[in-house]
Amino acid sequence: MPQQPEIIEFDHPCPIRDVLDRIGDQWSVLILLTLQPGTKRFNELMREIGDISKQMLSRTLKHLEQDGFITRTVYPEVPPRVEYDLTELGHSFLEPMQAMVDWADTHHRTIAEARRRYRVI
Amino acid sequence: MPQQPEIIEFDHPCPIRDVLDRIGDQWSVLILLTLQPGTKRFNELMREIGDISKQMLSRTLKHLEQDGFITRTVYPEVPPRVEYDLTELGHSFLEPMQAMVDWADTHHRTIAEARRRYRVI
DNA sequence: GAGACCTGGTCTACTAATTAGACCCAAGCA
DNA sequence: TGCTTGGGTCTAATTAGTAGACCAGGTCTC
Repeated sequence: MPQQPEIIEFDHPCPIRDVLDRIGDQWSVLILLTLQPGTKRFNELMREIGDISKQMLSRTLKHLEQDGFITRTVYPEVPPRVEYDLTELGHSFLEPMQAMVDWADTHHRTIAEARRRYRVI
Repeated sequence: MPQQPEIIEFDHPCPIRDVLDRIGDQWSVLILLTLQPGTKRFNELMREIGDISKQMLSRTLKHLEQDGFITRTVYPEVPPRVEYDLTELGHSFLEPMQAMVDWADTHHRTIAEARRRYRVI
């Protein structure tokens, strides 16, 4: 039995939930951040992210394409070449995301310390 | 066999990954957003979020507490009362997060449309 | 008294999501 | 001939998440 096309319906009444349900998974944001500097191929993404499985990368890329965050371009060569790129929407998403990244950069020390303290108690 | 205290080690070399690994799950951000207006009790959070299981709520709250995003206050009454609150760190996190929420608000229409278009192709 | 009820969880048994790794395709190279 | 290469898909095994039963121990009703 071949795999279904797997189109998932997302229509949470709350728009933040609707977006968060898709983008708020383990990998989406990470992939978008990895694509920020520019075009990447499938295996480049695999290598740079490091601990994602092929299936999840493939599936998440498909979702991101479906939602209009990235484009997927296939070059009919052998071996095949497939390039992923941020769309304008994808880039615009990374603007507020950058604020989060900066926040993480600033506060990860505080968080790490909180974790350590919690362990001690 | 009683449940272990479950202290998870998080020390990804990349600080963004380190923070994202914890905060970037299904529920953390949602819980923090729900706590934004002020103190909430366990069952209030359950009701407001709606589709989270007790176990995940309990576990995620524990993680957020461990990382210093929220405080947990137990009042020794019967029936018990437990209140959750954002810390200063939690509030500071919601500042960049607010930019994301605004972004989602602005763009969810575009995304919904992209999904629909993808289905048609 | 004997129950029933309250909250904030935990425990267990089941189900859904994720992973690792084998496998596929066809051109080019040794 | 047969190995390599890139971008995946498929299957089996592991892991994460869910629903719902259960617990504690004061208070309220019968």
